[in-house]
Amino acid sequence: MPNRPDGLLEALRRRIEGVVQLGSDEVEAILALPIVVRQVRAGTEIVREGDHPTQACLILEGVGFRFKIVGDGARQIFSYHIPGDIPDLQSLYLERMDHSLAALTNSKVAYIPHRSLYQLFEAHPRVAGFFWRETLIDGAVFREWISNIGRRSALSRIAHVICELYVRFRAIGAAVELTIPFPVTQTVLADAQGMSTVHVNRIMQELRSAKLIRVGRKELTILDWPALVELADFQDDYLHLRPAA
Amino acid sequence: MPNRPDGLLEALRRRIEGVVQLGSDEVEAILALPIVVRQVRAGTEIVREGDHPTQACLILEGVGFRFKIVGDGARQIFSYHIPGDIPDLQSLYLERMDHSLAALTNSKVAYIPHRSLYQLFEAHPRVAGFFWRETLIDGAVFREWISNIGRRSALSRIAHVICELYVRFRAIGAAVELTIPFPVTQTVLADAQGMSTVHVNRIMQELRSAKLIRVGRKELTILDWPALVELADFQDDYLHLRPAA
DNA sequence: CGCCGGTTTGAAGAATTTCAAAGGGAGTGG
DNA sequence: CCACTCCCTTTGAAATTCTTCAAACCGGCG
Repeated sequence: MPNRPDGLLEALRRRIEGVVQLGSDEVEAILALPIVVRQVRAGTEIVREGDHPTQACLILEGVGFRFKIVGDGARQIFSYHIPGDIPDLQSLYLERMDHSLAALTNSKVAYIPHRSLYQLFEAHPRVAGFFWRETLIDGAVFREWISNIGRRSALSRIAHVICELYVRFRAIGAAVELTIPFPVTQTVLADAQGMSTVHVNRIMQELRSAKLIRVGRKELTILDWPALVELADFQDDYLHLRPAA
Repeated sequence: MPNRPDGLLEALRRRIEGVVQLGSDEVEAILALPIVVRQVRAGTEIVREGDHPTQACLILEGVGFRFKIVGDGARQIFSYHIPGDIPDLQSLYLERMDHSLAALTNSKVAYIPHRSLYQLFEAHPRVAGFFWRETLIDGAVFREWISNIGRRSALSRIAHVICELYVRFRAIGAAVELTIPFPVTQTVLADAQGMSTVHVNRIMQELRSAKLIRVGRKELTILDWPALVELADFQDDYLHLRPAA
């Protein structure tokens, strides 16, 4: 078991507590997982489409995203990942990566061997339930993104992803009042929302001039949460954040 | 255990064999799950957004789909479900339904109590792995749909969903040569692909006049598979159909 | 100072939606 | 067996949204 400074897995602990009620022995067992920590630089691919990972990747610091390049070279981003997320958990039971994971910012990630996870599940079946649930929430977010891209206006769509990021950052204690980290360029936003960069730019201007948000250097402040939620048609139920019985 | 005619769970057996290698005792344990079979009529909602299901729903016959109604009343369809699918497995660990499940055609579904599944998982941990994997594939399909709606042309998109349906029907033995059941109206297709019915209509005409498909009464024949795949930018890896080690 | 990644702008063009109405086919009731 | 109805498909045309292209701008950093 590697030498580990206190608080390294703080984000994961928070995530666990926000999502499911486990016994403290179970929580401790999770936090005692053997990990290898690595720094990854912004833009680096952490796991690539076609890989057969033997470990899962927990984000400790920074922001990551998952994506795929389609036939004509266009990129589609599926999700953003913040500290406490394990973006490639699906590799536990899907051998081959059907998409890639990359770091959006300089990040710190912890690698957890699949084998350790399997063993943990055997020793603590309810812990398997926690991780399973994490993958199900992942799927729920994908569904919401499908709704977003498929059926909401560009304006709602952008507002929606901002609401989502705010609620998720808040849940891990990374929101300061109504300000969250926002290391997302307009091109990245475009590839996530299925639109062109130019159009994203115009929508962002609209959101700002409507005094709904203020965008700073790598951060974003929500100026009118109720109005933004209304515009976004945002309901946070799909994030399944309440603790489960 | 209810009285059960032979072959009722044939679709599920096929699905199991197509997806993962389990021991025959494990397969038998799955097929011995207590179920209640019900007929549901086309258009009926089987599970509704907001429900807290206590059982999972396995499709025995017919086609189902999952969807959600967004703020302005528009419907977004996330997935189609064919025999052997368990569309609401996520309810095992996500208490509240964040979307709905409905029958597209008259269907026969089997209800499996969550409790029986939990017990099965305890007795046969690898079986839990099978079901977990099913939910992960569900997620993989969502990702592909995000790519589809976000980054592919309307023509590719429609071609893509046809390819997907063909491969999935074939995997459960429900394709006859290159003909598959196709109970999908253009409105349903539109709500799944995030476009208008009118546009779907024009795209379908295009696919037909390019001699890629022929659409019959509730069925569809692929006339030129390689060309359709090419046009769709379709790769079936995201369906994860090969048996896992 | 000059480069660089990211943002912004304008304008033309393409894709897609919307609206409104007609057409078609299969099942149902008379 | 016909007429009718319902649901689905098809059509035309105008309006809108969004993309594309091309270039300017901007702020921080080496």
